[in-house]
Amino acid sequence: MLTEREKMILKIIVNDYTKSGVPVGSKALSSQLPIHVSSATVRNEMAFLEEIGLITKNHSSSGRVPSIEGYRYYVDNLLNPNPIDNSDMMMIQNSLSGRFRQIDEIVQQSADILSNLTNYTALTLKPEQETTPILGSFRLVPLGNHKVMAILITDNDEVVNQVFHIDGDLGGDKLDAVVRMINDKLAGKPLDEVITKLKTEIVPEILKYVKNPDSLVQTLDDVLMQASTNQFYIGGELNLLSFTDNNDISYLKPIYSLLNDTDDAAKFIKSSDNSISVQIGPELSNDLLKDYSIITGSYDVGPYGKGVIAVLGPTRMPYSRVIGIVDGFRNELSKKLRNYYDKYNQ
Amino acid sequence: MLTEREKMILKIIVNDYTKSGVPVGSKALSSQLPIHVSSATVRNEMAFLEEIGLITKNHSSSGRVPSIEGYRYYVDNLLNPNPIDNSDMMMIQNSLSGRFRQIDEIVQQSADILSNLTNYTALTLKPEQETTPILGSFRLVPLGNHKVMAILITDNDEVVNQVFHIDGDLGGDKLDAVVRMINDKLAGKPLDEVITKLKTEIVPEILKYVKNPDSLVQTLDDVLMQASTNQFYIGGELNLLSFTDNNDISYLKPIYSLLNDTDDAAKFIKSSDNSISVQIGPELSNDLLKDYSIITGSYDVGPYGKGVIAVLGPTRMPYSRVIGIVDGFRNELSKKLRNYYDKYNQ
DNA sequence: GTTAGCACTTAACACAGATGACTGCTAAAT
DNA sequence: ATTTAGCAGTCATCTGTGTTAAGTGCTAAC
Repeated sequence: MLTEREKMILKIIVNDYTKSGVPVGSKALSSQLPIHVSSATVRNEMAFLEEIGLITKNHSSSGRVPSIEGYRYYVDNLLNPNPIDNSDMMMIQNSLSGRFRQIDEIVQQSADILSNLTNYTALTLKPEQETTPILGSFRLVPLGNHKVMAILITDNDEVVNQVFHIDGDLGGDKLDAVVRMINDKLAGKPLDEVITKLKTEIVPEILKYVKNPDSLVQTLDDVLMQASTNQFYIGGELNLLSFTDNNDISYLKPIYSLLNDTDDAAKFIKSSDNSISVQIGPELSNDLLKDYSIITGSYDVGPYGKGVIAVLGPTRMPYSRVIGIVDGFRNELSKKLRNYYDKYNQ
Repeated sequence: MLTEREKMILKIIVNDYTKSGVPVGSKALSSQLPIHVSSATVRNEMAFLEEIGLITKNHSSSGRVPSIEGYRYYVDNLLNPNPIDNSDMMMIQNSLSGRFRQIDEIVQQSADILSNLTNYTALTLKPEQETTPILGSFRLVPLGNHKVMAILITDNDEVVNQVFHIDGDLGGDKLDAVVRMINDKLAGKPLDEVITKLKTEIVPEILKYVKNPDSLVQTLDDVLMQASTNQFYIGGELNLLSFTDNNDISYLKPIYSLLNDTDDAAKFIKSSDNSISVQIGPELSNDLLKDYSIITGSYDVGPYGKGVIAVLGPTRMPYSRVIGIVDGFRNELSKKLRNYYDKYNQ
């Protein structure tokens, strides 16, 4: 347990360092303390904080820098989140007030706004129910010229479609029969179950109607996969440049591909509980991200599930400011999406 | 008109400089010349080449560097394109041999391959006919729960779709009536004409069937716009980093947004004639690109139109190598796409 | 027309102090 | 038992200087 004065000192070190990026020394620190103590006293305290591992220094005569443990302590105990700026809030509301054609557009746009506000990289994940989505229905729409569009609708109102080509002539009535068969067998079932049943139960049935079902089956599989993997979006990828010390492309490329891999990236931002969570450097269990922190916040769209927004920045980021922004944003986004769903889905 | 020796010297300067990035001096140059002359002679020739503006130097005692005019002369008169590497060709054929769901995927993948081969940034444009595409037909598919999908099919087999929401209850028969009306009036007409007629002729008609047609009309407009703007793809955006001297983010950001603006970027790569064209630095009529060159090559898919592939690199890029790659690639891509169309559209 | 030779220019590099912002420690003051 | 002043020591950063190497232009001889 730290004394009040030690806490104050740690807090100032983190605040200063995240703002300026310059290691903070005893003299500058003592002048910022609300109580009057000499720099020598501060030095003694700093020696103690270093001993218990909350701060370190780069070389023997440099100022102090928070360690990972120091950031953690700060985030858990010392930080009071700045409420979001009024102008930032205006900007959010403004950007979210346009006409959107689908949920995806809102979530994607959110990533862009969030990265603009923070000047970091932002990740956003669509709302999802806790349980796997359920197949609403399938459609097959003949488009002429051997083309058919497969459409899949889930119970949480996601629509996925894909066009495929079919050999030979396939009348609309035959397609209808296939659709009826599939819906009879699969509608109302969770998607993961549908995926497995597709191969075991459906393929043999399809063979009764269609001679060469490869492209049809492959398409069904594609849309199912698409509907059941969680879509997420990135905004401000370029900002990585500005806060990565090592401006070397060979260092950045793997990070970019990490971010662009749906499964990998979702892992980092999914584990968020109900509100805001902060993961710092090595806590992220990926060596590439050891100098980065991720702040995630979940947003709640009631019966339509929960989504996640996240900011990826350097470990030395102004946590209270960013947390304030993420918190303000997730509330606003919840509101916006509830509205959106309510408007169209009752 | 340059003498043969002057041409040789200019050629070596360009070759050397594009390879090494280091200004080339008289001594190194003389040792590379096939005829034996001393460095002093080379210096005299270089002074002349500088006088007529084909080369410059960075400071009074540095080696020579090609000027924009020098590159232009080289590209027009001196360059003999390297035929594409066998291994590169293998890599292209390999990457294009997978299963693709649509043309767009192939064109997108092409941008990635091309950027990998060159280590520069690649842009690709879908094949397009010379004339504006013609509206094949419209569909409106009710998906239940107030959702309707609008589908547009053009004569060059492009399919565009979008889901929208509709207030109140709209029976399938009413939708069918709207669709029939639209197709009667507009099918077979070029898209630009369709776009203007939509507002003048169609909206009043729609009002007969639908009370609140806003979202429907807006959606029709959206899909029409989407079908008539040329889609293009970018590969290897990150590579910009590695060949931009000024590694400053404030310098790169506008270039990225330039590239991501469909209209702007398409302008640079569309003007290509039948084969390969090279645009160097200031010739690109955009100050942001004054240190870059673009090599475009068009590919031909017979009756389905022509597309463009392009490589964006630094003005000092190894033109003969890149031109060889672009040329090899466009041939391969033509073949692949002809196959693709033939297979599905007869 | 070509070449050798020479004086001159410049970027790049390395090295040596000087500077300044720190720290840790000690001994005196509170 | 804290707190403080004072001081020696450390280290990154900056500045100035000399050196090197590559390259040029010019001139006079070939």
